[in-house]
Amino acid sequence: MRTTAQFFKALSEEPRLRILALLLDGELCVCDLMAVLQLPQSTISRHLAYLRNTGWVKGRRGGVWMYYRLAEMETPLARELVELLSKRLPELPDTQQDYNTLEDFRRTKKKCA
Amino acid sequence: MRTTAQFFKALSEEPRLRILALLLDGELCVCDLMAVLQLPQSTISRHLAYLRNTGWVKGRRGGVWMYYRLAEMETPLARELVELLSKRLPELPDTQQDYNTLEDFRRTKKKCA
DNA sequence: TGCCTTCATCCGCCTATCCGTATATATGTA
DNA sequence: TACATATATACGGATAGGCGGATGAAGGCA
Repeated sequence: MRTTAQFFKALSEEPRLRILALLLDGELCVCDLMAVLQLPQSTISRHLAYLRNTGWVKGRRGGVWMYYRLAEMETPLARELVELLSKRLPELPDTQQDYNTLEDFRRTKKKCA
Repeated sequence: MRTTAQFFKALSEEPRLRILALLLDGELCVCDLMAVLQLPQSTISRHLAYLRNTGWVKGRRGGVWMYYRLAEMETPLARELVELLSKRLPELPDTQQDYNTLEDFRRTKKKCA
């Protein structure tokens, strides 16, 4: 039960929820997330570490970049929760705005190969 | 989004998650929860206040007692989350133990009319 | 090797929120 | 009214975890 609570705690901070909503759509690197969330790199990395430690995301190194994606969930509760988030988070205005920002960023490709 | 995060934060502490799991089954009063969680009355009341303020539960006064139950959720995400919890929390060993404790307490009816 | 970029971690500061004790409030009863 | 019970809240100490800036480590490239 402590584990379950810990698992939900990952969703209890706005930046982490935004990160997860973005990752629902697919793999992203840290600088993508920086561009969308407009937060310092250390803040993004710290939240990613939290999400990693609670089993929400997995990182993959690709050269200099770290690509993060949702992890494969291990319990029915977790799997169904991800399913629920996939269905409902994209409906939220804040999520949609983040999706748009990401799309813009990718189109203009300022940095971050 | 901040609201959504706040909403999940209610689930991020073990005592609150246990309270919610118990309330999935129906209305309970504070002293029922004290008996099951084995925590001081002020701690239980504080968590109930948190759950009230985040829209998870509603209280009803019945004489000296306050009866708490799950609130009717207002968003699809919240409704489906409750549905998910109803299905999956009772599977957890910790939840089952709390259910048993509650049943024992009710059978022996030490206090708490 | 030396330098640049990306990301992780360390640091100090600060707020939120935990906890339990003690106190206040509300209701019921004599 | 006086008292008992059930619950809520106020208080103070402890701690988790938020933040951003500085630093460290890893990979790519000249």
